[in-house]
Amino acid sequence: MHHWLVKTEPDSYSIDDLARDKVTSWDHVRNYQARNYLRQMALGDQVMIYHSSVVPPGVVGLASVSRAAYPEAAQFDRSSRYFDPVATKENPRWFSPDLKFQQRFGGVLELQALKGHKELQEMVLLKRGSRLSVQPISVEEFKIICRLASKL
DNA sequence: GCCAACGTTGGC
DNA sequence: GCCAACGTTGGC
Repeated sequence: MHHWLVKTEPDSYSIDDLARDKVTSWDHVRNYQARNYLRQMALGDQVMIYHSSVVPPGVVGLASVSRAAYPEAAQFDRSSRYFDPVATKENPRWFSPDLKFQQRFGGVLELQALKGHKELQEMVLLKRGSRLSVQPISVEEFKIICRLASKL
């Protein structure tokens, strides 16, 4: 089993939206490296949900992969801002897995708190200039973050 | 709103 | 294949 962290802007889609929907297709990702990670997600993988572009930014809860990545719908939809003229049904370019809500933390485990943690310094999230919206995290990092979150 | 960092595009 | 220009991300 692998562990991941995905970013979302809560104004667009928040952990509360996920809690309401129970399951959602993690779509609209338009970055090749992030897409490649989405395609690596396997059933049952654990996913941390991170709220970005908000004050304070931070990890807000957990989800799990309930369906491995499949061709994303918006790339074929002419009316969508995520329409991709190059993508075809035979040769789709973008993929999304289904994520299932697991839990919302008691608060926001703030980016600032993660930065202060020695064992988390290797996280992609904390790397200088990192903008990747889908990232692998180690099982150790996952456990530490869960432990910190349990104190919120 | 600013801006550093990064990714993509497209002319050559 | 280079690289300048442009667009986006995301913390602050």
